[in-house]
Amino acid sequence: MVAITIKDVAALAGVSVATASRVLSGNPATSPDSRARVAAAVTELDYRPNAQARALRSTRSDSIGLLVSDVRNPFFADLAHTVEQAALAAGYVTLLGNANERKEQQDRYLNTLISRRVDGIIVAPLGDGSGSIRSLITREIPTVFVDRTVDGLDIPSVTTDSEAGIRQAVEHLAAAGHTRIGYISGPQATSTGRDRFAAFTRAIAVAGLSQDPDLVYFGDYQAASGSAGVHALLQLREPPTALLAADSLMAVGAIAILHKLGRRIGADIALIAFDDIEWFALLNPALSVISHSVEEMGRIAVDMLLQVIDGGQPESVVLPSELIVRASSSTPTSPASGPSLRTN
Amino acid sequence: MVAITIKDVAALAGVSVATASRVLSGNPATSPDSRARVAAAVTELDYRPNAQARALRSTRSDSIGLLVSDVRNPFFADLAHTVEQAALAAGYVTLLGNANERKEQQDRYLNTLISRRVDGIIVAPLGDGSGSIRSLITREIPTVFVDRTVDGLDIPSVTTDSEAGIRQAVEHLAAAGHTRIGYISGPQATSTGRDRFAAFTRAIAVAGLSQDPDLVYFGDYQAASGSAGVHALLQLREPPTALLAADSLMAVGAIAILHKLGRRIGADIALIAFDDIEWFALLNPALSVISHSVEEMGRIAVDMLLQVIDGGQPESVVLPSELIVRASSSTPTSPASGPSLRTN
DNA sequence: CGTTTCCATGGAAACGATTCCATACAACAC
DNA sequence: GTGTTGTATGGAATCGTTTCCATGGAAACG
Repeated sequence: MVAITIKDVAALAGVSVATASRVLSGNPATSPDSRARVAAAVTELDYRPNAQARALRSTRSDSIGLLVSDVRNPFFADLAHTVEQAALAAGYVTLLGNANERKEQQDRYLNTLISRRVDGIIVAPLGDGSGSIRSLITREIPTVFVDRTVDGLDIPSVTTDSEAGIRQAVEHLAAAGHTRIGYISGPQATSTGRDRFAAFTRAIAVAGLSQDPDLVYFGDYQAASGSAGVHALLQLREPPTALLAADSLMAVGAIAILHKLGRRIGADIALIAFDDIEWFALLNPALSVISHSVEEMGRIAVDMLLQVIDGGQPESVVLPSELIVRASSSTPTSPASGPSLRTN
Repeated sequence: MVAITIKDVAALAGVSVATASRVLSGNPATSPDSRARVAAAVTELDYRPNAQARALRSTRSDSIGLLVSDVRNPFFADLAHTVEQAALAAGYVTLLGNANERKEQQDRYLNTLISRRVDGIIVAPLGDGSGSIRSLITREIPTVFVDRTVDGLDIPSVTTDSEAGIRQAVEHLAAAGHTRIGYISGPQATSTGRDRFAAFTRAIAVAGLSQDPDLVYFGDYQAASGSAGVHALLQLREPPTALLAADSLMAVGAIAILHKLGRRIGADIALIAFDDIEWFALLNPALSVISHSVEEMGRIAVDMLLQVIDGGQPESVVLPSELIVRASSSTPTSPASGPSLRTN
């Protein structure tokens, strides 16, 4: 691996490294002659500037960190794609980290990102403001929270207003005659887990539905806990007639076990999931969901991060959520219809 | 953003930067006294070594690049997760890039990765050995191909033997009485697109099925092209009675349009997809698939890359594929059964 | 023609770490 | 007491850039 440096380029072009550097960085104080000779030398040698050295000198790394819980979650995969593409368009590369919903992995990754001197960090945070999150603040590292927040920290964020979507979902189920809705909650260590749970609690109170605490199962946003939740809820003396899962993976787990148990979704039991995933509409019956726009979230997050990097102080953004009714939430009285035509 | 350097640590600890550096890198030539004082200074100042500077001096960046076509493809999301976790365990962070199945984006990203001096690159390549792929070779940058290869390049790879799975799928469909199988192919610019197509061609010849060229539609591994493929194939004078999609996303597109057209999968038309995705088993009817292990592929790729970085020359690995029969491939004569119990 | 302005240029100092090399000192053997 | 190890230490060079500063020559001005 022969290293070709700017020295080689300068030598071949017959100019000093200073001039070569100026040409390479587009500094106008260069003669057309030098420009041409340097350009020729660059292609001749297939020279690639060393980004490390450049970063060291200029204290910009042209990279951002993206820390999510798990890219295998379609929601975060979409987010990762959008963020990566938007960042690339702005000249940044993206370092991807999976925290796997574990605080110590999050801290470990944040430390790595700090060490790498990324120019900014987009993170779907976990836990409270302790650990490495605090370092981000004391070091004034440009940071944007996405999807989730951390209480008491003054960091701009892009989140979803779960309240509206969840209220619509509960009202929809209540209107269909359901009185006992089982809720498969996200972890309370995440703001989304807490917010959605709170929204659900308020919604069933307003709708006058059963507030039996046994109807709530606390999962971890992974598929397996969705299955476990269904298992637990169906064993109640008075099992729920409808289910609301706080994210798509737990909904997948729920569907899997319901299939296995022979319970017909949309007929024997209603199911609504938070997060819309393209193929949820392909299920039979098509899954009713609370939808919010991941792409928008990702784009806005990058926008905001760029602003913070530029010294700005963008306002936090809250995106709406809305219920999309498909077949899986059909009423206990009215049987399941065919696949919905609504494909969104 | 006050920058704390090793100088500050050394000053506070009352030692030279050389000694501080030695302590930090675990060099044994240090006294217990210095060790203690440096350690105290590090925590006191919350010092984080600058990875850029370290990389510049040591010519190792402790980072690898992972370039896939699209993380939104569950196959690549799984791969990204596995690779990222395996790399992290080995002390590397992962730079993620999406080439979006476009050569120029692949080249652009490869250039960036070269400039960043990543220690190695794992890539699901696209196209031939032209463009920036060639630079990888001339610069002897440790590289491993994953899922796909590029003809004529001496780069170790981890791929899947599509042949077996596809043969099984075709035989399975032939045994059920299908004679006209529609094939939704991947792009011929990818080795998997070519290999799977070739395997399909051989398999239908061996099985004595129709080799009508109109039964092949060339897609691009994206959902939309799956829909387009189904659309085209169903308009044939003699439409196929079974479909084989060369990846999961095109299968999703196919399912979407089949739903819309009211064709019952597993009854009116059979469908098998290449790539197994967790929730394919949750569809109704559950999707028959040609399965191969992404996790294994990712782990092996990282293993091999670490070997190459260490100067080794690992042998390429070919992983098996196998048909998993569920309900979507039921015969035209025997109607669809319920959801398969096989959940893998 | 002399003086000022402008601009391209090269030398050299940074950036923050690692590491070679020389030194100083203690410990040991003779 | 001298000589030989050995060990902890600090100074300084180095990695590949960018950028400040000084310089030299051409152009423009009186």
